[in-house]
Amino acid sequence: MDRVLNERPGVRAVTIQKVQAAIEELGYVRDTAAANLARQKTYRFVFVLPDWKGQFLASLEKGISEIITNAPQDRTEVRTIRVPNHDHTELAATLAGLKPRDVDGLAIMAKETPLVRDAIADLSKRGIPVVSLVSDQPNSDRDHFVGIDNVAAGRTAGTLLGRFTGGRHGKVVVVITNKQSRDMIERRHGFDQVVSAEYAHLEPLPSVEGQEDPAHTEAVTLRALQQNKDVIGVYSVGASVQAIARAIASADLPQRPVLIDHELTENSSALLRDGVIDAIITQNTGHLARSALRVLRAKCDKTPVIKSQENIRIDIVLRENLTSMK
Amino acid sequence: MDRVLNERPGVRAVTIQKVQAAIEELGYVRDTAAANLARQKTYRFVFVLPDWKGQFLASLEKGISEIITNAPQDRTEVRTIRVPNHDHTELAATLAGLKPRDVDGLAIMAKETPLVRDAIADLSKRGIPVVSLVSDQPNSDRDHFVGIDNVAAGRTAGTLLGRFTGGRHGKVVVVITNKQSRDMIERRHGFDQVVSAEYAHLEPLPSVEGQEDPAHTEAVTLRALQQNKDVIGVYSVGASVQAIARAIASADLPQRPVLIDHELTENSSALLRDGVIDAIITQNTGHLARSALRVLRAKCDKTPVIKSQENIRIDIVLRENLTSMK
DNA sequence: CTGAAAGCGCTTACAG
DNA sequence: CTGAAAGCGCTTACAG
Repeated sequence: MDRVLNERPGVRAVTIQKVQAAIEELGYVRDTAAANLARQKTYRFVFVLPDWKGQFLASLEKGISEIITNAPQDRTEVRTIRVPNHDHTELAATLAGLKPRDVDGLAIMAKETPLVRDAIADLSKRGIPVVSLVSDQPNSDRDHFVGIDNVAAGRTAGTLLGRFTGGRHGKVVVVITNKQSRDMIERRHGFDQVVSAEYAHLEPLPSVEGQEDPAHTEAVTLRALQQNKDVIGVYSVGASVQAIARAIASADLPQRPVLIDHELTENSSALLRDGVIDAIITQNTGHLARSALRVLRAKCDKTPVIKSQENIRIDIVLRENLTSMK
Repeated sequence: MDRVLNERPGVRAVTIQKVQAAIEELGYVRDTAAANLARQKTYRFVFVLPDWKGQFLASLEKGISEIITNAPQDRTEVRTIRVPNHDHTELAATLAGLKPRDVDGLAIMAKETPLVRDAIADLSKRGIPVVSLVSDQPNSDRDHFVGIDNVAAGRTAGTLLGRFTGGRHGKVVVVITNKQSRDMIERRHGFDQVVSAEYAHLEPLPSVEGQEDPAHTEAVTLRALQQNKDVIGVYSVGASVQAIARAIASADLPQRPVLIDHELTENSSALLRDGVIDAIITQNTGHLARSALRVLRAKCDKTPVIKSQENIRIDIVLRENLTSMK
């Protein structure tokens, strides 16, 4: 029976028929807890993340490790590797070093480049399931994407900025991390869609890049703020919002701009509480981690993933519902 | 060893000491999956909900049953009882009929009345864990509340309405289900707090009651709309938003009022998509159901509840992030 | 009061 | 190719 359930080779068609008929008739549902108990196998997953120091990644990493320590019965081990994000040869080398005998699955968050795409294809060929995390790799052989629809997230930001500026005309400074990250591109795109269609009073400026460097982020933001007299809004797509807040403070604008940010962290929630940030659009890092783990396990077990369960929500946080976000 | 772990009577202090020392030393973590497997016991929980026909309750009920069918290994059975909410003698009778030998735990959503409070005290005395659901019973003996901070939810509504009306002056019609439900009272309170402190351009009117009756809701809303010339916002605290939308449509106002609603349902999401509702503040019914079940199980097992895990978020839904909410 | 056996629903070698 | 035994980490009667 086990051989049929787990689709193992060496079973005659007749037997399969018989067993499956019985399964059907009895309404059998496999008890996965018991299965895991008996099967002594442990899943070994690897998470490859960029090496920036931001709190978002720290929180994601914490989310992963908490799940593991809280459920040791799940028999899954996770290794997190932080790889420089600007140099993809190192990333590619890391991925190439992952052997099927040591690794049962990979979750990766990285810019979308040919080198990474090829490395993922290779992994896939070696039979290792791969999920992209936070920022998708849609043109690769990844098995699944764990993260939000970033176009919709950008549209949400646009709507909030449009409504919070209440019809006043003015420019919007847009600060991104870098121009190759899929999540950044998609958010900016969604933002522009909604602003041009519905909030004609807003004039978004070309994105400035923070490059994961707070000092640099502050400098380019300040410059953008000073070069444009009538800025009424700032959209922080994914850069250090503390740096942006500093730039806004030192720009000494006639009126505080509406500031919309992504990713709820300790820093951003403090700024939200203080009224510097008006709204934060975020995704729950605990959900991201859990979903990645669940999907990876499903791929290993060749079990279907339940789409609705793996849907990550786009959360909107204002000062008023901040504490409910935990 | 089992007798020590489960704090059963009839174990000598010396033995307890020895076993606990060993546990400490080995860093033992109990495998609950294996424990559940061995212990053939099933948990029998009862959910008592109001008998209105709204989609929110339907979704909550569906959430409960889905969890049960999706995880038969968890060995928990749930019976949902819908009880008329206006007559609390029937409710009290239902609760009085719950015997410890048939029921391992109760989740209840009801108005806060002395009759209910006493019935909960009684249950508690009989050793049945009780959690209040959605609307709290803070002055009762309930073991836990599963739901959002409704004051904060009301504050969120107030902020959204304040910002979306963008400084224009006008009145706000507030429609509630009834004046005894704790959740309604708290939301209205939070709403008033924030509006009076931060959005002086808004003038909220006294609440009108919909009484869980769409026709009546439509009538009272329409009357409020017509008696006040300069309504620029409507706050739907918990009544049928379809009825409210109909009232707005037939009131033929010079300008569409900003409409803020609670609870994401099929009806309300359709109205959000169509631009009739501007924002919905909601709580995930799946989370509510899961949390109630987890807490009840924890109470049965005399296991601590992990506070952060049981925190229910106040979700804000705009047209732009609607699809991500599933 | 305590030890040791049987069994929960599964999987994994191991005979046949 | 298939059946039956042993064992995963626990709990529950049942002897002692």
